[in-house]
Amino acid sequence: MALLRAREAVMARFRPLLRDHNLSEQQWRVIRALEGEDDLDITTLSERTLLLMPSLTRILSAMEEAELLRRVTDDADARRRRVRLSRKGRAVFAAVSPKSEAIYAEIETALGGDGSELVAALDRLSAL
Amino acid sequence: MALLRAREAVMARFRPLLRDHNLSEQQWRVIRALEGEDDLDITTLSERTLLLMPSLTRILSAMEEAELLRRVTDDADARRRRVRLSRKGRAVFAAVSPKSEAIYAEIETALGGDGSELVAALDRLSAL
DNA sequence: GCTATTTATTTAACATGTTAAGTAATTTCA
DNA sequence: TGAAATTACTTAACATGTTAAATAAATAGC
Repeated sequence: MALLRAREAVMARFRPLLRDHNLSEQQWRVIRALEGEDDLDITTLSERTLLLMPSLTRILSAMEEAELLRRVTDDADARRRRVRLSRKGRAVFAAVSPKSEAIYAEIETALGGDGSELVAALDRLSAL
Repeated sequence: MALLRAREAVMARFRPLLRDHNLSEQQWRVIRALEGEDDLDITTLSERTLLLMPSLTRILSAMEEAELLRRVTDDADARRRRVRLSRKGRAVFAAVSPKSEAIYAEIETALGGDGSELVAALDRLSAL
């Protein structure tokens, strides 16, 4: 419950920003995972965004519809589909990212400096 | 993301137990919130379980169907509905609770003792 | 080379999350 | 008092979470 409440408290700060850009929480995670990558296959994207594949299938369809990204079949293995951000997707990242970073910075200072220690503790928990 | 991953790691340990008793994560939260209370109105239950009211409406309907609890209209204010565990609901709590406590204890020791410090940090985050 | 198995993704079905609108009971205040 | 506003909960609609099954391509082993 403490984890749920904490996540809710954090996300409450990001929601207005995402809403301004018509992004769901999940779509923003996809964009962040793809930024800086040439492209990614969907399994990798699933791991990095913590989205299950069936959810991801639907979310990617919607994002492709919105022209934030494209899906193409892998040359070497036709089972795999690779996803890459479109120009528009990169533009959205560029618009949202600095504000997102600012919010993280706010939280960090409000926490009294050591958010990184909290993250480390959370990572230890995840690693069990 | 660290919060999501951590919560996922924790819940992964509880899922087999809940599955054995045919409980969803959310149903177990409802049972825990009701245990030890005479009854609760749905708004209070919503706050304590971190479930939004529309979700709660559906979950309570299913739990009422499964005879884990009952909903009755409040005597003093007919807008309010009060929820209380049935005998069966209390029996489920009694069966699951000790195992749940054991899992928490496992996690605590695996964390090297001070899970309480992590919880305190999470609570600070929630309180911002 | 061909069949069986495995792998990557999608589809399906149903529960839950989320926002908005609806309904009914209570409160407010002229 | 009685109409307007508020409160508590439900319904509706659609996105996402979750498990299982389906599909299609690749690989393994004979």
